[in-house]
Amino acid sequence: MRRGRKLAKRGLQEVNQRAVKKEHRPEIPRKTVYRLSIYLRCLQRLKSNGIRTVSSDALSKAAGVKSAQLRKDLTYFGQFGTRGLGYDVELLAKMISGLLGTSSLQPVILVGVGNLGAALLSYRGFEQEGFEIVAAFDNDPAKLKSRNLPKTVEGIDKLPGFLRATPVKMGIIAVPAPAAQEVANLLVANGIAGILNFSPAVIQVPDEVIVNSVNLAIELENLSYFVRS
Amino acid sequence: MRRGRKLAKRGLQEVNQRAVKKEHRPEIPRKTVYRLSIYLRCLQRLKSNGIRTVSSDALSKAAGVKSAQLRKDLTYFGQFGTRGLGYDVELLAKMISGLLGTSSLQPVILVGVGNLGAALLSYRGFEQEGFEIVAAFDNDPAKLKSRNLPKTVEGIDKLPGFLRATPVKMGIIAVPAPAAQEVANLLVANGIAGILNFSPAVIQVPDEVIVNSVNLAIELENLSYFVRS
DNA sequence: AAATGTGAAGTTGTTCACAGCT
DNA sequence: AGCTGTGAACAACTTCACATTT
Repeated sequence: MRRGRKLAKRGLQEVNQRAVKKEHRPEIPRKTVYRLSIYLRCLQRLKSNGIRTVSSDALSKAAGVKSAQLRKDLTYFGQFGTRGLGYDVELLAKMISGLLGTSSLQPVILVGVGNLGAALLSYRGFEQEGFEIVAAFDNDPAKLKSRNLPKTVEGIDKLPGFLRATPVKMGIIAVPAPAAQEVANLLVANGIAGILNFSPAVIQVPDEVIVNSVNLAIELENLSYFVRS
Repeated sequence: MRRGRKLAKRGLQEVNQRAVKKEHRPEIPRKTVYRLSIYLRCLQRLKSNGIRTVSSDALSKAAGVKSAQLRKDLTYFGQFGTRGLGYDVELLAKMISGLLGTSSLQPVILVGVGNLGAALLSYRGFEQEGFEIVAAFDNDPAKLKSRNLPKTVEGIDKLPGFLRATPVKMGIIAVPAPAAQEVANLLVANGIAGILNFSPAVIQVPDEVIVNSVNLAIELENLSYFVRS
């Protein structure tokens, strides 16, 4: 069975799925794409230290992987190294951020402005990494006037109108579990193609939509299991 | 090479490692342990709906996995089902939370009380799921008086003393990248065995310490890659 | 009849080891 | 001499399919 179409929810649940085959894009293991982000961060650090060239061995050590894996990861996308020499730091960084789509600022919307959502709104890290939360929605925008948030928060009913005016592809769900599926449906109905789900719910979406889930409790439970002696 | 000792940083980087072999505990795939958490949540929902018995088929659908996988995951730990009938919801939930160590409230400490750290402190979700942040540390506890946090925040210099008095096994790192490694060293030196790392840095720890990393920017970058058409 | 538990087969992901370039 | 790129070997994980139990 030549999979690739199959795909739906990604994240904790199904970590080993492969990417939906897009027209001209090869089928890349999901983990490879994750590691690309790590390589990019290491490269940025090297660059800011004035280092211009790096071997797969050195870079892989910084990233915490084996050198063969780094090389294999990169060759999914082409050949970027020079034998005997290594990789050009700046060039490789450019190519990775191009692939990841972070060479330009990416707009994202946020739904659910409770503790976690509010923190995400205030989080400076995003813009630094190429993402901007361009709008936030909650079912009770009034109660939010009080907190001093950097962005205004709209009622969830404003979401469809907003997305019609401003096409955005990615959305963050930070609502309580019982509301998560409903919000996901709303996002998908309004053209969102990728969802970052912070709710503890497993959400169902059409195959062509991608969900990454981050569940804090699960991460702690996982630690808890391995920590016990 | 009979691995199992090998292990160190877990999380995005090395998702496919196996558990350190503990005395009487079998070697369980890491992903299985993640799924256990998901099963547990589904079971809790079933239980609160008054359902007493569930088949692997029904439970696996709720969890978003194949039924064979659910059964295989469970049999790493024993036989809990009744052929022809299925699993007892309450019993299975008890056994999983026992395994995960969440049948009793687990203490956790937090280092770094910026935007994200403050949100984690205020996050009610944790206690609900069996974890309690028993202490929070920052290198500038003064500036935090202003925010109304549910817990007091101590200077980072108080950390060793605290851990000597109150042994805690798990710690959350929510400091900026440049400080992450230093904080990790401090935690490890003071007996922390499992670290949940929210900083964007790759941190190095001894083999016997476990690190799970959650990196928001990486999750978004990953979505970004798959969303592009 | 229904549903588990599990060997065996299949699939995906990682590492080795070396040919081949610079 | 050094380091990349990669086929082949290996290891881990998933799924199938069915014997087994209630």
